[in-house]
Amino acid sequence: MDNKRIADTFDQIADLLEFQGANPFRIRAYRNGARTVRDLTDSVATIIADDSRDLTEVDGIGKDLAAKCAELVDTGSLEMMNELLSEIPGSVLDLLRIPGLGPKKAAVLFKELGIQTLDGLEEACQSGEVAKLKGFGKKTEDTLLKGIAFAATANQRIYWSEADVLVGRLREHLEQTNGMEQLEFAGSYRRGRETVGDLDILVVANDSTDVMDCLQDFEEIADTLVRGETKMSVRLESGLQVDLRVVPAESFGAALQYFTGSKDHNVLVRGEAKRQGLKINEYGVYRNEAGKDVGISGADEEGVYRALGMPWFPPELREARQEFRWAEEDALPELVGLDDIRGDLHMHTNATDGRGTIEEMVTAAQSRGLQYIAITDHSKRVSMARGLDAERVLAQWSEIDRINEQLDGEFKLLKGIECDILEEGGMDLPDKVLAQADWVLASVHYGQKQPRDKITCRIVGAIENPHVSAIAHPTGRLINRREPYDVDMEAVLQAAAEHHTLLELNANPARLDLNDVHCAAAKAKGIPITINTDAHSIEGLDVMRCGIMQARRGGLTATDVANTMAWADLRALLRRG
DNA sequence: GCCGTTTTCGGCCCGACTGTTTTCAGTCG
Repeated sequence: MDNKRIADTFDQIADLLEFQGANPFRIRAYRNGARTVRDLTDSVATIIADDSRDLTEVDGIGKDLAAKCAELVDTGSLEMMNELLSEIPGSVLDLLRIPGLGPKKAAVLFKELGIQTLDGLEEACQSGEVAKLKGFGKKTEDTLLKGIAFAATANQRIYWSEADVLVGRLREHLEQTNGMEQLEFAGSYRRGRETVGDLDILVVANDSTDVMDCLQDFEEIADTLVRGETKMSVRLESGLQVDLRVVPAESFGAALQYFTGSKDHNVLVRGEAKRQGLKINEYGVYRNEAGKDVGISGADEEGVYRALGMPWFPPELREARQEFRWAEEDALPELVGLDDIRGDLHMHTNATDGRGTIEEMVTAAQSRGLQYIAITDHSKRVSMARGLDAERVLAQWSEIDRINEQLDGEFKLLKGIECDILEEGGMDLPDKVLAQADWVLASVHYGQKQPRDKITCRIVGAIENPHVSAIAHPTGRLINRREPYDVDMEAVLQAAAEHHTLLELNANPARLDLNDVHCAAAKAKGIPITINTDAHSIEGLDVMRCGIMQARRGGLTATDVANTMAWADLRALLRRG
């Protein structure tokens, strides 16, 4: 039972309790517990097995949740969950995916009409049964019918990189508005989450009507969900929701802080404000003087945090993980930036499944300000990509030697390989070949579904191989498409730390592998991370910024990232092992 | 259900918008 499954279980319990109308703070405790467990760098099972440690020392996990964790680890299930499911069929939770239908109304539908599924609800709406219920009306019925169609189609979060393209288009469109003074995109996009569920736009403008009309004119709008004085929500044809808020200039910073989130971060910020006798909302920070709220901050975000005695937090850190503790200790990390990156150590050419030649990749890398790159085509096991056997890779390396001679010495082209870790363990190329490389990535492409012990053993085996520089995309997940391998990451991290093998943060927006939590765990163990693009074309080099974002979310500084170093220093680091 | 420099009870963030209401509950972020 890994942390993710424990967290998912707590989230489901929260959903079911919400449906039952339980104490909202009890529900929040389960949601907090879920998030805490999901973000934990150590596995719950490990902490439980360690007599010197106690789960209740983790913030947000009390006696009760600790016992439930233990039950889940021991038995694989939870008595409480079974009881809840005997009262409420799990399928009713589908109803909560309908926009505008929350737990209260869903519970009425279940209790009064016995509705358990989206199909059942659709029938009841069409027959007019729903509009007869107290608190429901014709309009609600119409809203539900529209929402059912929406909930039935996959309501997927989009990759951050896709959101980024959309943000560019929306920004360009909205900047045409007359009297637009300030425009910013907040929410999970600003926090650099790997996926984005909706977009939050914040605007200061002379006339909110003009801005809203302008958004209404955006060509990809499918539907306007809400439009009031200061707030508007639309749905794009892609299904993505876009929320717009128009705020006065003196509140812009407070609104930016508020709508950037995360929700959990803000709950803690508000709690702290309250402790200091202050009030904070999206309009500003207020002190109560003689019964009246007096604004003391709001125009800029830094000032809002300063008013509470806090430093400005980089948005990527606002997840209610460790940022407040760091702030207290005056130890907020100075996060790595794109400008810190000097090399890119994972890319493919047209020798295998890439599109560019070696020379084209070199030119593209130079124009992006890089000082070195490694060519890391696939090894022969990846036959679909025409992976290189020993003979071809040695020929490629000779070619690289030749190209290096023509380069001015300012730029270094490295002889690399992305060598497969074979299904039965061991590397796809002999050690005597790997020994001639400057840089060896090891990665799994086949046998991804192997049981935990076996796949962990394969990866740890590669880590122990002295010729292997780093493990590429260590968990193999593809966001929204493929689960990670069932690999024991603690064992991988432990082995990497012991053998001085680096771990990759693959910057491809569909991978972002390692994820933020794993990055933090690697940092805690002193394992250097290498952020690589895995480019299959010259344009592919541009995803580096996605990797940087993920690294920042993991709290990594430039010194935690190996390819911020000059190649000579990085090579020395590799030989340390 | 969690938490505690006001510590074992009593809090726990707060405002906009909508629909079905005649003054507010539900939902959302």
